[in-house]
Amino acid sequence: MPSAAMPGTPPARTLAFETASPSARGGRTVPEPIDEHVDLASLPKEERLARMRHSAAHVLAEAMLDLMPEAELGIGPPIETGFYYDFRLPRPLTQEDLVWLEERMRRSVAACHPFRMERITRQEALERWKNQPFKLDLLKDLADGEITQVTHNGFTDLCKGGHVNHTGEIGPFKLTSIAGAYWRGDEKNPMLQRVYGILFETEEELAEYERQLEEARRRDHRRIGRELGIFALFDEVGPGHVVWLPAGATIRRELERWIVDLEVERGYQHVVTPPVAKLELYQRSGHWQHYQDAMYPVMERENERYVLRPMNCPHHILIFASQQRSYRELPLRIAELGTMHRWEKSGELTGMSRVRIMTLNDAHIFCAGPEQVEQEAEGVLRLMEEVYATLGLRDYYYRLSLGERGSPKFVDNPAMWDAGESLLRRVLEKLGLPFVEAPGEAAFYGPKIDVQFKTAAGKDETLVTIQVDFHLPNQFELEYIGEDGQPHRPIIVHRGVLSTMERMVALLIEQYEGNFPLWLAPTQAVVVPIADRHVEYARQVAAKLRAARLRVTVDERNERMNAKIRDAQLQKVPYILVVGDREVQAGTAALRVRGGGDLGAMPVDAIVERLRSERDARALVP
RNA sequence: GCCUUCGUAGCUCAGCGGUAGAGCGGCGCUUUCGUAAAGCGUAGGUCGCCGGUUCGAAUCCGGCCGAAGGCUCCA
Repeated sequence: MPSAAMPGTPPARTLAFETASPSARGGRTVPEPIDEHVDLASLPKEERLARMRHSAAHVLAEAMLDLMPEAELGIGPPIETGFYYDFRLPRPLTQEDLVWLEERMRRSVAACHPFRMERITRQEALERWKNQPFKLDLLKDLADGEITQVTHNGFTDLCKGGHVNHTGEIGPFKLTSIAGAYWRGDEKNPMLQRVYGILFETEEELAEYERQLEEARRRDHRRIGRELGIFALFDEVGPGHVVWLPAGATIRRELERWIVDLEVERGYQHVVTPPVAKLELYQRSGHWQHYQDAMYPVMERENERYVLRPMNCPHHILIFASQQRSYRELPLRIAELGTMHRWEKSGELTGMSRVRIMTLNDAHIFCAGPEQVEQEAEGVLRLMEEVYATLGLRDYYYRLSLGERGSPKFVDNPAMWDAGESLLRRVLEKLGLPFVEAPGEAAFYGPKIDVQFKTAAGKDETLVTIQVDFHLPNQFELEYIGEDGQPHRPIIVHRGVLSTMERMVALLIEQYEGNFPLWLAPTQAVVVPIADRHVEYARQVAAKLRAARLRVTVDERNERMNAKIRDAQLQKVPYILVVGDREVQAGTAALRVRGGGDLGAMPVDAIVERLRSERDARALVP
């Protein structure tokens, strides 16, 4: 963060400055004080919050040294909702420690200790931080002359600045959790203990954020998925191996039928290929060399080695290569609901959204050249926009993931990268889709467009990608015959739209909070007979709905009508049809909408019509 | 995979050295009801698994399995 210090201007006198009294320390050079006074009110809110959060991290470290003087300090930056500080400690932190630390922080905040910043020489810094190995590690990256430290209430931290004037300006906060984190985010480094805190400008905003967290817990697909019978995970089946229950299988089937129809309309050719292949296939594609760690172990029988496929591309490439291709056939769009297996590390699995066996709405488009790639990328983006609009998804954004020239992580072919990146950028701009650029996030073989969305828990996840691939066509020496009668190498566009069925359904559960629109709802209507004598009529009503291919059940349990209605509401069934004496008499049903109320009696045929048109329109309500 | 926490009935959870409990749910009976929970009765648990300490372990210790929150990773 840039310092607010302006050398030469008369400092706006602050408490911090007046109390600053750098000691001469026996004739050695005196650290040079820096006036970092800021007028908080004049700053953009974002920066004001960042300063508060970062300052709170300092106070946390101060408190920690009070609790454990031997604590080794890592870093303590502001983050999206608060701050954290990493420590290496002689023992694991407990919940009680958190309470103590928070109380100790509040005392420091109440005392309005000024923050004082000063510049020190490398020599001074090495001496000052000789017992703090992580600070020494940080010093390695700092040039002499840019080393600064910040002190408040007798606690000094190596720090580049960005504070409030005194601890009293720190907003309301809470310490929330303890977590492990590798030093500098590298798993080869030691694991530190990270204390997280949340901090906002006002008590109201803090309370609002906590309310949002509560809300997120309510939307959690793992909870709703169990309550609505959508999926289950069994220890015996294995972690990350999703079992789709009837309700979930219904949702998935609807999504699959829909997307396959959309794709076929757009010239995709759907195929079905086996989820197992010989190891050699993946050696040739390069996956074995690059992604072995993420693959299930090899199976061996009769001197042949097989793997569960982590990706579908090689299979589709074989289909392309299985006959001589003419430029007239391109772009050739091969699509599949392809099941893939990836050995995600055990700690990375989450419910249905991060799993080990998944089915991707996958396709590989074999293109004749950059112009076709551009056209196809545009077609994919248009399809995405249509699909996400139908599903009511709004909270996503596009990310253009770029390579890094000269980095060993990426294929060395600058011309290819330039071409690929600029064409993807051009397509996004042409369609007027806002996007962010992310250097270094590309696939090793080419740039890509990622569709990013936020989970209920607030984490960013990649839904799908559009990738430009110049690499696999080389590995497999793909060719088509051009207009000139000569062989040419195609370019492959890898793309998904619905993502994996697992991740998409997890996302939709959270998006709808389990209230699936009619066309996706596992049970679309429940008929509730008021008394036993209405059961026969209820069955007739259900039969009429079923004849229109609506998914309907009759609640014949020996329960009161109120209980049946309540249970159907809790199961988030879109429509409830109540039938009693009056309805039997009139040939009607009393219709009740999920989340709404009693719409009154109407002819059964009218209800069938209403539901049918709502379903066929894929309406988002109810 | 790493750090921390957690694992008791189908679900939510209490019990935390003396031999297992509640609510909801299930099942049975009664009730036949007009828009979000009828009443009564009853069954159900090797307290995640394996080992150790102890006269005695759901409870303490160790290992393993699984889950959660982070970190790392995410083709």
